[in-house]
Amino acid sequence: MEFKKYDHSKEEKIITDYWIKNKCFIPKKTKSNKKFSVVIPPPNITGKLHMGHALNNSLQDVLVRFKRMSGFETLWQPGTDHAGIATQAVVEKNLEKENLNKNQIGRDNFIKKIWEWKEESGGIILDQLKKLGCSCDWSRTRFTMDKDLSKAVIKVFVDLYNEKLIYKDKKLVNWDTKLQTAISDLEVIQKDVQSQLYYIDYIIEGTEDKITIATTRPETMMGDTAIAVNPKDERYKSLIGRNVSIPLVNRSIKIIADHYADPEQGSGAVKITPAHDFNDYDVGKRNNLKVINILEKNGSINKNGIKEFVGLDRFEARKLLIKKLKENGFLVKIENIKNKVPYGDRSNSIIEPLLTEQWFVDAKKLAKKPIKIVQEGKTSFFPETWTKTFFQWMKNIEPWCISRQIWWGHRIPAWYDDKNNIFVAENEKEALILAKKKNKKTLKLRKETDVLDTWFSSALWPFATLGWPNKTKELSKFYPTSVLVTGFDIIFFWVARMLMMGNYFKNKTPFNKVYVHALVRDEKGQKMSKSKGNVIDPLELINEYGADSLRFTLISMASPGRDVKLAKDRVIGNRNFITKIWSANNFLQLNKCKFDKKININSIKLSINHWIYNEFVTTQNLVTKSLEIFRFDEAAKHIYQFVWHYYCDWYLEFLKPIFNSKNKAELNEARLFSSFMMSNILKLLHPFIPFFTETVWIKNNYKKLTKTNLILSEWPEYKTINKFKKNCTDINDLIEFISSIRSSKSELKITPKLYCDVHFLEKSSKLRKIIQNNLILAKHVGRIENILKSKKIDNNSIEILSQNEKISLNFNEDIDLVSQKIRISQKIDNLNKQINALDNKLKNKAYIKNAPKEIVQNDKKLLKELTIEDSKLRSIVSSIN
RNA sequence: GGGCGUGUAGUUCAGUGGUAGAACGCUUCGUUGACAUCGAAGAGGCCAUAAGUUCAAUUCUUAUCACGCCCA
Repeated sequence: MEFKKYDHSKEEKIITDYWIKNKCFIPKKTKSNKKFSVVIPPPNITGKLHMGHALNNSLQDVLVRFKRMSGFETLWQPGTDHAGIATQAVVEKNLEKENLNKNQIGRDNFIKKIWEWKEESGGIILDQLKKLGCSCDWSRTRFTMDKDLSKAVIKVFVDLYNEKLIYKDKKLVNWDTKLQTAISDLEVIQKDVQSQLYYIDYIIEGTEDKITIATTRPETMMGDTAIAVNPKDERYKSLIGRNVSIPLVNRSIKIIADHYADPEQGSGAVKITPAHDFNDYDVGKRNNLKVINILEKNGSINKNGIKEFVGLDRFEARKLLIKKLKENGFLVKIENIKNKVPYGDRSNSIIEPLLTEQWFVDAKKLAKKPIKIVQEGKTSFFPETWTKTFFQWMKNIEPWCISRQIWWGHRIPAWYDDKNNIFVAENEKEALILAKKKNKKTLKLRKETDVLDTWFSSALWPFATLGWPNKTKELSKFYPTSVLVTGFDIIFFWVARMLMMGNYFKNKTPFNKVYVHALVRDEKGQKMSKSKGNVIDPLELINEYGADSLRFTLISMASPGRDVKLAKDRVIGNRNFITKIWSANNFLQLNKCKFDKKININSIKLSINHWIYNEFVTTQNLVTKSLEIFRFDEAAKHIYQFVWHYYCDWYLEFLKPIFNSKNKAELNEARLFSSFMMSNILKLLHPFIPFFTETVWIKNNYKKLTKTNLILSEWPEYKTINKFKKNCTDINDLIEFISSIRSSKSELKITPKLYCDVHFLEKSSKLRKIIQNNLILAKHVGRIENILKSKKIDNNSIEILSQNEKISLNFNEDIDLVSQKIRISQKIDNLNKQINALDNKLKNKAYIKNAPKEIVQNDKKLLKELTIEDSKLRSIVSSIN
């Protein structure tokens, strides 16, 4: 009979459709009434599946499938976020191709275009998640710009405004001159760059003296309103209060004393430009300085700058200014330095601090509850070390700038009257009522044009997706969610903010646990990036090796606190693992193995079945335990080890002689139980490699037998059976015995095929009984011809030790006994090193006194055994001559 | 500068206060009726360095060195 190869690309498609058609991903009530829920970190609608997604979602799916099988009513809530800036950029680019820009078509039309684009391309990543096998309840897919989610956003904004937790303020913000919007602190990346530090002379008025300052951004001189020196700096003490003239600008500014000036830095004197530097802004506030803004929103010099510079881009202006300073003798020197420069994470352009009016969330107040919640352990991080990172940020949190000067997003529900009074309300009608109340008359209102930061809506994700502010069934069932699985890079962006909003609006923490996974890197440990060209596309791997292979690889490499270094070889290795199971299953089919639902484990008789059963239960417990404590890597290793090295390497090998035997009862039991074990292996493996296991489940007719598909079957919770234990140790001894025969053959360069006779040289014999009890297994797998009592030693035989019993193996050909003698002698040497070490240890009185009794006992026992082994090996060596 | 993390086999990584493990790679042998995407047997480690605690340290503590990340 021939069996086809496993064709992942064909089967994965079939199985996905099958699961969705049968509504397997939709939560179902269970007997236990236990609930488990996870919200997906919503991928961006412009996104394509990358390795980070693949890891993140594989881990979630493992948990979800595991819990679903364990009798929990399970919801995995999927969806996407609208990614304000990124999405707008994509659609603007498309417009460019038609030689249009958004201003030409207007806000409403532009938004229409974005929706059109979203309908067409915004779901790609969700389809890719389906390819990965994610068992999200796709019927509940949400989008942050959906009507009901938008309703939640508006309500949250209005409520927070009314509670004075949201306010409008004129402040320095991070301004992206390319995108022409404010961004939050978190969206600014500080990059190390090679820069120049310019030393510039300012002339002290009424004298010939000058004071030298150092700056990396000389063009901001045009907005200088003071020079600061440290009050303790002796060099400058006498100058405090004097006026200096800004070179070329010729504006007069004061030298002030402020501790911000660091005597060690540069010349010790710093120019202060409150409109263009966060630190200077504070200095300005302390010293009542004027704030002169010299930049337009696109980064060019405005009319506050030197006349001939107006309209020049800031970097052009810098070049020109330096040239002029040099020509006029103000430039002292230029130093090459390394410093940090802020870049926008989306635009990759240099961020300018700019004085603008923006909306802010009072994050400091909102952070209080989450800090407490985490301190109390109501939300806990895994690995725990992230708690520190979380606190560090939360306790030093700054106001969160939530307004963005773009079009795509939730428009801020604020209206202005002609005197710029602000009315925040859920809709215009209510804003009008507020306005009327204030102004005692009806007037026209102007709606705020800014939209909200995308993360503002994402912060509501755990409850808004469940229907909030409506009181839905889902909300009461699945909130708080059980666990959030996420990358550490968005702890601040997302986790912290969800904790703020969830605890504020639901008065309950949004998730009990946060599992933080690491980055996926390339095999050399480098971050994957397009510019380096080391990006591995998960979809390519899925096409080539199957989603299951990729999943198993990522999952088994997800050790806590360590990056995943992904190499193709690992994926291939795990593909091989799947093939191995496929082939083992074919072997069962070939031997007509079929299990019966009414199987009575207690009545199983074959020792080999006892052994595999108890080994399985051990593995099952380890896998369950590991998954419960998020040790995905360990779980994967345990099941891999069991399937390959227990079930395939030994169990199936031991079954072969039984399949060929004429003992009907044994044959039937072997067929029944091997298949039963396979069904349980498929269960344990299902969360890791769902497509493959469900395919085999169906092909084996297990669905018919058990009346359930695998995804909804029950997680194995078997108990080890004590009366099986004797046979378990016997089989383990048998394995050891067979292994030592094989080793000996290999050492003697005897072909493994060759059969041998086994002579027992000692009376004992525990081992002998074991072999007698499992005779056909031992004979077949160990390739033993006869088992004899007689003592026969000649040129064809060697003596070996197994279970500390001396045995002679007799072959049909001459044996190189000299090499055998050398080998055993080496063994004796090693043994004696160990014996000596143990002996010394046991002679140490302090050790005997202080060490726990079991440890000492164990050592004594070990010493005894090793001594026996030693003497027997010595006798073997001496007999060789 | 502040904080966090990591140094264990050739590589990627588990692990433990008392015999150091896996996967991949490597070496030798093997196409025996599931599987060469395979099997069998093996080689390979002063567990980064130094000091301390302890009867006992790869494991705990401290310092040093190297690398990585986050925040200023």
